[in-house]
Order: sequence, then C-alpha cells, then structure tokens
Amino acid sequence: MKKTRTGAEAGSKISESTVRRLSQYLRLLHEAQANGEATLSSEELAERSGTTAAQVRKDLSFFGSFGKRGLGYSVPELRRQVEEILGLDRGWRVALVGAGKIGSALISYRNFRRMGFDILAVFDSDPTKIGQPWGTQTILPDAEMERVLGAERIDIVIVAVPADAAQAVLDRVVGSGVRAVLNFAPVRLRVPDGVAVRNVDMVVEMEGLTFALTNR
Amino acid sequence: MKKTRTGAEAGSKISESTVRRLSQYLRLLHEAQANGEATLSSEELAERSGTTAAQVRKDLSFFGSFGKRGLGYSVPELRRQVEEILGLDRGWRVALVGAGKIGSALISYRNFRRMGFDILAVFDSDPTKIGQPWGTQTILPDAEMERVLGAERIDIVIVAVPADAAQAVLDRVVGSGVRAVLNFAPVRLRVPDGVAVRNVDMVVEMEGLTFALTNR
DNA sequence: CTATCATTGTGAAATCATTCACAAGCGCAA
DNA sequence: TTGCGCTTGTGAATGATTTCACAATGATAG
Repeated sequence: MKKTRTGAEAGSKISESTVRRLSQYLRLLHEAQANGEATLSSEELAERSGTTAAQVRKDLSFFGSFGKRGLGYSVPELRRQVEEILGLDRGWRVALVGAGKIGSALISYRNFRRMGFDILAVFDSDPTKIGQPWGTQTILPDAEMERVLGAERIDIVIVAVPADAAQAVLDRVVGSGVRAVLNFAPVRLRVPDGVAVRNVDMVVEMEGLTFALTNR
Repeated sequence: MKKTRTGAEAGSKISESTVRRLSQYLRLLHEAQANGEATLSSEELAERSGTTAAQVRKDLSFFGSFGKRGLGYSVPELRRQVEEILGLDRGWRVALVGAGKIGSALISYRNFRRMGFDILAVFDSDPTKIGQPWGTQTILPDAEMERVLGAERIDIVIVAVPADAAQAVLDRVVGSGVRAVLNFAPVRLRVPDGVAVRNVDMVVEMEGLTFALTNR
C-alpha cells in the first residue's frame, strides 16, 4: 500500500475494459477541472461514467492509491496520474495511411492535437492525390511509407484504406517497426504478438444495434 | 436440441462480445461465399476470426444448431441464419444528426446501403447548411427532428455532433421514440433503459494504444 | 485529544465468459 | 449394414471481471 507510482508493475495484467474506463474517468476529470471542482469521490466518478463506485476504486487500485479516505480524489492530481497511466504525459508521433473521407475527418479533429497526437505524415496510393496539401501535411506516395515511418520515428499508424488493402498496408507498417495501429478498415487484421491493434468498425456497431432492436 | 429457430428465447442474455463475434463471422461468411466455399468448420471460422473453435460453436449454440457433425457449416445457410439473428433480414430506417466531416464519411460509405441501412434524413443546426443537398438527401433544420423522426418511422439515429451538443440531441431523439443510437461524439451519454447506444470513440481507442505502448 | 463521519483500498464472494473434453451424429467406404 | 473418421453441440471446469462488505484512515468539530 506504499506504492503510489503508476505504470504496469511486472506481471500486471490490466484488462481492456479497465483501460477503456480509465479513458472515461480522464474525460470526466477534465470536465470537472474545467468546472472548478476540487475533489470527486469514487461515487461521483461512478455516477458520471455509468459504472459503480467499487469498480472505479478497483480500476485505480491496480495502479496505486490516489485518494484520501473521507475526502475522495483531488481532481488535478488524479487527472495527472491517469494521464501518466495512459501514457499521455508525452507526445506521440502519428502517421495516417489513406487520405479518403475518414482520414479527412480525422485530420481536422483538433482534439487530437490537444491530446498530444501529432500527425506527421499522410500517405495514399492514388497518384492524383500525391503532393496535394492535407491539413498541415502534403500527401506522400505510399512507396515512401517504410522510409518515412522510420525517419519520422512514427509511434502509431492510423489505417484508413479500403478493406481489401488493409492487411497489406498493415504488414508493411509492422515491418517498419511500428507497434500500434488504429484500424478503420472493416476487416479483422492479423498481427504478430507485441503489436497493438484497435479497430473502429461501424458495421459491427450498427449490427449490435440491429441485434438489440430485434431481440427485445 | 430440436430448436433450429433463431432469435432470443425468453430469458436469453447474450453478451456483447458474442454479438460482436457474430458480426465477424458474418463478414467471413460473405467472403467465403464470394470465394465459392461451400462449407466451413468451426475450426476454420475460428482461425479466420482470431478466436477458438469452441468459442465459435458456443456462440452459435445460443441460437440454435446450424452445423452438420462431421462436415461443418453450410456457408450460405449459416450466413442466412446469422443475418436473421442480427436482424439483418429486413431494412432499417436511419437518420443522421450532424452534417459535418464524420457524417460526410458515413453517408458516402456505400456498404451501408448494401447492408440494409437506408439513410432517410439528415439534420444540422447550422442555418447555412439547411437545404443543401447531401448524398441523396437535403439537409433539414434540426427543429424538424421530432416531426421527421416520427413521420419517417426512423429506427436508428446516428449522432455526429460536437460533444457538448450530443446529450441534448440524444434526449430529443429518445423523446421521439427512437430506441437505437450510434454515437460518434466523445461523451458518455445517459439513456433510459430500453434504449441501445453504441459509441464509436476514437479518443478511447487511441488511449488504449498509448497505454499498450507505455506498458510494454 | 477524542469522537464522529465520510470515503478509500482491498480480500473474499458472486457473477460472467471462455476453454476443455467428450458423447453423439453424420457421411462415406466397403 | 457396419465401422471409421471427422466435427458438432454442450455440460463441466477453469479463468476473468465485477460486486460486496468492511477494516483502515484522514478530516473535522467540539
């Protein structure tokens, strides 16, 4: 109970749902801070994030003990701690592959910048798009991918290409040493161990809704 | 073991992860069918969707028994059955609120149409956008929302407005009787029981990646 | 300084999800 | 028709996550 440091201890096995909830808590903490609230109890955090107080405390307890008994959690301090847990206490170098509609929605999403994500390169395979300006970037030919991913020391690649091109893109990205990918293509991608992939799949979400509507 | 009909039986409690996997299986079945494969075993389905054969069989067993022992599953038949389970054996009437970049990416996503989702109305609050053409639709003023959602008998609403407007939009949408919402705004929305919400939240996904990169 | 109050941190219990393991069923060959 | 090989469907076992429940502790008031 002396541990106050964050970060995964050896052998830690944090579940994906815990990490998702930490993101939620962080968002609430930002709101609370903007709102001038000094402290929040696990009960308040739970209420606002749609979970239970015990869940909030358990999630946080994997990483340390950040509250004060009888008082709750200091908003600015817990915010700082959760940012550190999630790795948001540094900048991240991001590249986008696929300069279509989805990529376009992404690059103009300015919360991204505010959160420490810097989009440093944009690639496309369409020769007519190469060289065109895109936000603050210029679209690069996809043949340059391996070189630029390395030269720019890219941490995270966002894949926003058609489904049938996604696996090939992914293989090249992973081959260039990138170990985290956000995939918008509606396919399940195969990756070697040690590479993190998160999928954003509208079709799956819509089907979740039609299932819910169909079954009561 | 005589039950072959799909659909939730009384008291069924299907987990969200099972439903997500069903979407994956369906996608694979489409590919397999396009590819001329007549049958697939649970082992093959598992291999292609990144899960285990036992998981595939368990998922399907909640709804009936669709395979032939010794042979596997007939691709066209299982496809039809999974479509029925997910409620994809009918069309769905969809409206979009928020005619920004994300909405724009959605409306031009033509797989949507192919899957039985018909976007029948688009709303925005920006007076300069009202009346402009958008895909096959014309942008409607958001004051018309309640009336049009009812008149068009909308089943599912896609919310693609800024975070600080999302809860108000949701309340109006739910008040109009809509019971399924796909939310792109980066907030956790509060809904009454009986309303299904799925969130597509890029920030949460990106933070999942930074967590993974930070903690080995 | 002590009592009171609120709220955390955390083992233990309960619930939920996945994996195991195998009997039962089907197709095929002889 | 019988036997063999393959694959399903499913209880039982295991593993993971959530919830419970309470002792420990900081803040505060008298």
